Amino acid sequence: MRGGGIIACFMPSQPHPSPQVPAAAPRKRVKLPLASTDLAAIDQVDTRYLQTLMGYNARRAALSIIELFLERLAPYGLKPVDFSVMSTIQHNPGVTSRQLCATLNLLPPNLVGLIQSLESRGLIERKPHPHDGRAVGLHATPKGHDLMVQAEQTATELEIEKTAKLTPAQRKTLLTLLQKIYL
Amino acid sequence: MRGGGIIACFMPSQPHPSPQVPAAAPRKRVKLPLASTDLAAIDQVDTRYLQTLMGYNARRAALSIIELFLERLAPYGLKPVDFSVMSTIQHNPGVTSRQLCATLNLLPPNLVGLIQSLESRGLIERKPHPHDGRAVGLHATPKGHDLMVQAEQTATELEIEKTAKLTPAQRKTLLTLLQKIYL
DNA sequence: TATTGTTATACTCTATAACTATA
DNA sequence: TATAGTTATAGAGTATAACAATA
Repeated sequence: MRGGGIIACFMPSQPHPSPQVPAAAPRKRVKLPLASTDLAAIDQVDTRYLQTLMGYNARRAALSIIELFLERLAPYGLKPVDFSVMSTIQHNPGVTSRQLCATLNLLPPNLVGLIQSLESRGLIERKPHPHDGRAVGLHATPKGHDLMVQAEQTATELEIEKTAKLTPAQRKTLLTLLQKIYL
Repeated sequence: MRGGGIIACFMPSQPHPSPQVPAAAPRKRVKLPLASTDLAAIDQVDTRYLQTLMGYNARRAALSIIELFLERLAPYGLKPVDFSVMSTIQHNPGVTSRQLCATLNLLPPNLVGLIQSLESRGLIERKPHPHDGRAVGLHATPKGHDLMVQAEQTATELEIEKTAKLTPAQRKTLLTLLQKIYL
């Protein structure tokens, strides 16, 4: 099988204070003095092991951003997948469904409805492919183009907000290091 | 509403070569010389804009790791959520469902079946909470403990494999920077 | 024969409302 | 009244098989 989108997750969490992660993290678990049996109450939950996992941290960070993304992009009627597809079409006029699937790791059946929706909203047009009768080239309409100019700006702004604790240099480093994992 | 798990995504993609991201990325889009109309074929899909988004990169990296995680942890019968829950119970004996939900950002109704499954597999035990009759403390059984020792080692190994292009220092930097986003 | 796009469908994950029992 | 845990269920996301049209 081709690798479609994977959903499973390490689970993100709610907003925490912001401990600056000292060299030696303080013991977080507190046991009440009870009998010898392991019947105790947990005060703070210790997640230090999970925090050593890149998958856990990457997902938590991604979901933290996506949470705000959903909120800010809702006025455009775009969820992350719609946004990624529209953006890719915008920057690659004439791109085919097959290419979108390969690039964004979507499965063809799942892209069909998405494309139809974008088309019925007048955001994209389907034109015949120059030299492949099977394929269809996707193009952003002027309306779709204008929407994406706004949407991309909103997305970029939101991301800068979410990465406010990072210096520009750290932000660039982070992007580069993440790409070393998946590219 | 409380913030439950968020699924929406920027969509990951298939394994790519590994361009070392030069200072000025080369133009990737190629248009065939056709009429003045925008009817052209795309050779390489340009994803440079999406790659400037932290959410996109973080999610792509996370899914790249999770893909291998699913494969390697399948023998243990653990998916990422199960793993996170078991690991948190393992490191926090007596933790309650409510605490798990808050920590891992799960919604209570979705945790119920998961806990029941782990219990029926003999991996965890439910004991009365020391001073709250409503709550139930969760504890790993010896069987669950042993399973998680193995599972965590497998997970750690897999992660090292997936981050092989990073130096240990870069890996640590990446973890720290990601935590600056979601903590 | 292989590929593009599509249909139909099953499966998993996530979210919402409402209930119980304890506090 | 508020909280921990539960039930039932709806909704979104993802995956698989099979088909028609074109290469």
